Amino acid sequence: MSKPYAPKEIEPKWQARWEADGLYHADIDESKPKHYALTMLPYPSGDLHIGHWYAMTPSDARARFMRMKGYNVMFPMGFDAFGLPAENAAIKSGIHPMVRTRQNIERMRKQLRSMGAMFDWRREIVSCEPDYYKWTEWFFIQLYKHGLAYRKKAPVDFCPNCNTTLAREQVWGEDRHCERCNTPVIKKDLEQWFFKTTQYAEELLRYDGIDWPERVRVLQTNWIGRSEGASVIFKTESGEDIEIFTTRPDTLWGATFMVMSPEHPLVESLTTPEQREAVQAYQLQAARQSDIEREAADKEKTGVFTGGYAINPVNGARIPVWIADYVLMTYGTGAIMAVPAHDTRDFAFARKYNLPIIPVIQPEGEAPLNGETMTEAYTGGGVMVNSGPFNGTQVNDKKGRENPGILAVAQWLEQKGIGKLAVTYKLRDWLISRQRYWGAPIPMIYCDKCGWNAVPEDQLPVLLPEDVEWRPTGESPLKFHPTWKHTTCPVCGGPAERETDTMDTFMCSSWYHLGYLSPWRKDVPFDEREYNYWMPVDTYTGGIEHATMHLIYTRFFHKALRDMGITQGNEPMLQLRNQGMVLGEDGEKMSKSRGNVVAPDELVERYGADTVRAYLMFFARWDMGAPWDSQGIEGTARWLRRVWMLFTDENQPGTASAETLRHLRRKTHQTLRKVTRDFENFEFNTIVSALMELLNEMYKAREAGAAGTPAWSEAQELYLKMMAPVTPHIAEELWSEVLGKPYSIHLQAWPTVDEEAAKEDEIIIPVQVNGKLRERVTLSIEASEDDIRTAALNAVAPYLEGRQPKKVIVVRKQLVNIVI
RNA sequence: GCCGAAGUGGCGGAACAGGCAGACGCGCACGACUCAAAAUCGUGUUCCGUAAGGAGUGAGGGUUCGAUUCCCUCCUUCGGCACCA
Repeated sequence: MSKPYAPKEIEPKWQARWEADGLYHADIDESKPKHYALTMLPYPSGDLHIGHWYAMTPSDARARFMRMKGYNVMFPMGFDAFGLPAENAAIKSGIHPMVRTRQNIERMRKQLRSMGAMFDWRREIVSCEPDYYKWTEWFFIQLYKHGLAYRKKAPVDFCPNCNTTLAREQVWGEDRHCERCNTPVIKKDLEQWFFKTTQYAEELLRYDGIDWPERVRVLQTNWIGRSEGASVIFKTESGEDIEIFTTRPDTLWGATFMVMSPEHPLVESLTTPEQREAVQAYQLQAARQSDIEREAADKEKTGVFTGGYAINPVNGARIPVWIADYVLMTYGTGAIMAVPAHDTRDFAFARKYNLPIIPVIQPEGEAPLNGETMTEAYTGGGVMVNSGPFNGTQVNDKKGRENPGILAVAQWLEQKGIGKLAVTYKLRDWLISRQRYWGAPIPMIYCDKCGWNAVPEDQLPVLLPEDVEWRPTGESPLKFHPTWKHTTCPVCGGPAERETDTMDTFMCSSWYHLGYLSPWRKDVPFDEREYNYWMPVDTYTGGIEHATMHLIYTRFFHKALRDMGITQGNEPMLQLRNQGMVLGEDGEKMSKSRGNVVAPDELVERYGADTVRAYLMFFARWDMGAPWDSQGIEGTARWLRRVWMLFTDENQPGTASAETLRHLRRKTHQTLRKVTRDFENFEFNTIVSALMELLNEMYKAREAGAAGTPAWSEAQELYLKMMAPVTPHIAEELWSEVLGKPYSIHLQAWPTVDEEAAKEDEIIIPVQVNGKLRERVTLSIEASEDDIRTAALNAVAPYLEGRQPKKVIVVRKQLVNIVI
């Protein structure tokens, strides 16, 4: 009897050995192609979740595979350690977030080590440590110096529970709630710091040279929300400019009124004394309404006439200017021309307030549109009418300059100097100020005389004070600290105050992939040589939930740094792959309150890390995820026990037939071919099932006396190499200890497929009659198409009942279909 | 409303290029070993039917000798956006 499989003994043993030997250290080696494998770093909540395992262990397996393929692989790990939960916990417990965070990190490091992943811990970064956030501040200053960071007063989303502002991306759902705590957000007018993400909107829409999932690209594209049209200058009667944006300049002649957002700065001067009261009442009402109420799409349109008029620049028409809350100050210019005949919203508004409707696009082959009798706006293409010089111009359904009508009008507007082709984006600048303590300080100083100035770089980092008092309201202790904010102006030396807001934690994660390059360098954000060797990231893995947050920010950041000469290339991450989510056994999202959380530590304790790793790769398509199945893991546990037994049993050398051995070699190399391809494609579930199949074949081959033969040894060796990335510990134990091969299996090269061995020498051809499977014929691989045809016809003769086949289709060496 | 993804046995899933649907595993059933259980091993397991046979990849239609795969219409579920001018 061999000794039983004991993962609890072998796993810690090998982990310690690998660590001691620095087996996974990634150092520059010009003789090898590099591979930078990166997986999203965790927030140190204190416990590693099964979701972390699901994200990280297949990524680790892939990184290990690449290493065996001959790449010099870097696979680093760190902690995204700033953020609200730690601060909120501090308010409750009184324990400083740094203390708690460091404890949590220590615990999570242990848990991460239990995965047996090939992390190079020398490269670890912790975003809340001054060594790291010094550079987060430094990057802020670079953005500021290049005009990409600016401060402005704006209505911003504020979470009353977290007591801080949020970026637009952090506000979710129809009720516009806080991404973290689900509290509905409110609007506040605050002076805040922003990054000019909009300056990169156009470039962010291009995904040239990167292999990212279509899904992420679509999400980002929709989020950026590009629309092409024209900007046109209308004039008020007193001669002031009202700039509008429209996607339909071809309908300019049908503009019968204008609508401004209630907050539009020109409302004041346009409003006539008679209308002032009504306008102010409406403005007040709009201001009081929450965004939720205001932005409910199905709400009936309301508005108020300002009493003022504007002149339509294309035909001189005098048209009334209204205000209405369906026009948003935050999109376009905050003012629109209203063309009720061809826009659904304008139509509803015009009907309600009895405003004229003038059709200017006539659908071809239909009765002329009549503004008085139309029941809905006509939004399709046709021929321009009532449009002065453009009468007869074709308009189609295309958008922007692809539409001949739009293009012609836009060019004409430009010639006349009253408008031009223009593009507007939904993307807004990134609001990075947070009114909280636990984040990287914004390194800015305000002086009454000199205004805002950056902290001199030689004074970085601006450290968070440690002696702080927690307020139950969540208000930032930085604001109330007796001395911290008082400093001197870097320009005039007079008394000045620090910015007390801290940065959004997405700022920390926008450059962490650079942090890993050389955390030991204290004098530069990253070592240039390391950068030149390792960057860009070759494979990035993580959850889809970051599609419009982290993944946009980090792309923006890289492009901005590129333009400052700090980084090179256009994109930070070449290949992106998203894992799905492991749900609770009840099919719901895992949560403590539901009590459906699966604890990886317990699973490791019970089954060992290799089983957990293998199961996570096997139980679902990685990109889809699935509900957890606590019984299912028994299958992978059984697999590893069977592997263990097969390798540790005393096998009597047998006398297998040549046929048995050929079959074993064939299956071995076919499996290698499949496993190699599946690793390349991130298809982890079929890697494990292919290995299970091969194991079943090996058991059969042993039964038939294959043990002790060269084919058997080859199968064993390849089997362990194929397992090694998936289940690194058992593979090492069987390789180094049981088979006695040279340590370490993780330094072995990935084997190559022996195509000759993988070849089939017999083929089984299914024979269909009228598409229905009737027989199978077995032929030599050498059989010609004629041989196959003849054999097939003979085999199904009874089904033909003497009739002549109409057609016989022979598909390569795969199938025959006989049509009668 | 708009954009996107996904619908295959009791369950997770497989099917490289339009060519044997259900690999692999879970579960279940029966059997072997055992005083018994666990572990292990063996056999079976899409549905209807005793069987021959038939049906079958969300529904309906189309292309094709042949469709889980391609095209059209629709349904359901999930995700994102949402008065975006």
